[in-house]
Amino acid sequence: MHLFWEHGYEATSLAMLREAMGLTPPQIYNAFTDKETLFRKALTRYHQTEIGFALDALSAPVSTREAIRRLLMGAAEAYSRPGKPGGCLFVSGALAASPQAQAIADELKAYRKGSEAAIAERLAKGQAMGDLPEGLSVDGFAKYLAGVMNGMSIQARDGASVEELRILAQTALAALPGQGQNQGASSKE
Amino acid sequence: MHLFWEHGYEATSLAMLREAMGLTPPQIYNAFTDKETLFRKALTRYHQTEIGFALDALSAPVSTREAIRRLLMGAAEAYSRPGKPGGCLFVSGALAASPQAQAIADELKAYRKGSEAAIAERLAKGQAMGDLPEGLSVDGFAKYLAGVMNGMSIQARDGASVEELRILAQTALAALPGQGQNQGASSKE
DNA sequence: AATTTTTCATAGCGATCGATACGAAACCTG
DNA sequence: CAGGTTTCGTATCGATCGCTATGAAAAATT
Repeated sequence: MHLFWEHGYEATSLAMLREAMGLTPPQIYNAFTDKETLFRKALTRYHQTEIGFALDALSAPVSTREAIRRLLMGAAEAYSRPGKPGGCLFVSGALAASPQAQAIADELKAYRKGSEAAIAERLAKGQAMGDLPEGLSVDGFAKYLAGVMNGMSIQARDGASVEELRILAQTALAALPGQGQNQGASSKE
Repeated sequence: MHLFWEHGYEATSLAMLREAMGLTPPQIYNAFTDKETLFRKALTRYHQTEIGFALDALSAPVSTREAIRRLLMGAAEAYSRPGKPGGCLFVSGALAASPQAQAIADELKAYRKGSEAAIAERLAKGQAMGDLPEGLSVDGFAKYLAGVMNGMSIQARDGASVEELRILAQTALAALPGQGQNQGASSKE
């Protein structure tokens, strides 16, 4: 999982996986069928072990604003964990791919779209509860938040620290409707 | 350039380049030395022809807020041009790479860092002119804006339309300090 | 026009890709 | 302990990678 996370699907060779797992090629293929299946297993494992913060944040019994804050702050941490590759596997795994790996790229795209849909769902709930203005476009704002998280993933990959990502998240939160004054990116935090 | 933009550096094979350019292998190597040099030529061409909006926006004699607005709106257009691959080559070109292509990944990272630095420079100028509060962290806000643009690049790659990207940009602008009320993501736009 | 020089496309180089055939070692059964 | 079966590591498969040597066609010079 770490190798796919770091180098992406195609750039991770079986030789690297073999060495990392300490397995012989037939053992790998007996256990995982082929490289594509192994990658999909890594995806589900990543989803379960590394980004639980997202589901936690979106399902917590807190205000919509607090839920979004937890979502972005969780991303800041998850994307810059020490000892882990920077960013999000769903972004780094196969943003660009050869025609042969189009299926993998599409699957990762589906994961990203799923995240955005989950955000939109939470926003719609918040709007129904009166946390958000009625005039707000839930889908548009979800696309903004998903975009910010994707951007954080790239910033993390470029070496941004958890503090820098937190400031970025805090800045992004200032775009939330109903904010009287900007709170993010202050040098006094 | 389009091939590298679409598939990334490593996933673009010489066979694809050969067919697209209508050249034989020796012609390619006579003209561009090797694949890496060809990619770097594509990078500089991309920089000159596709993302002039950024330099235009940052150097225009307008308010800081207007400059940032032009920057994000320019990105919305540039990342979703019809007939062009979605997103930004500097992001898609080699976000994840094999160890052999680390030099390419580092070069793209340098381009991204350069963009962020250019934004920070413009923000610092704006702060000196009184456009931005003194307490604002220029670097932190630049990281936010660069992150939003990177996120827009991924959203574009996932099929976001220019309108959706404009709404995203408008939403991101609401995080600008000194904004009384949120203007973005309204369903009435 | 004959000959030399240059240009250039084909064919193939070594290396590596993902994936597997095959022989040896280990293990259970008689 | 012998025989039969399973397990498993090595060695290698065909395909493709980036790249280049070589022979034929074209151009330039006598």
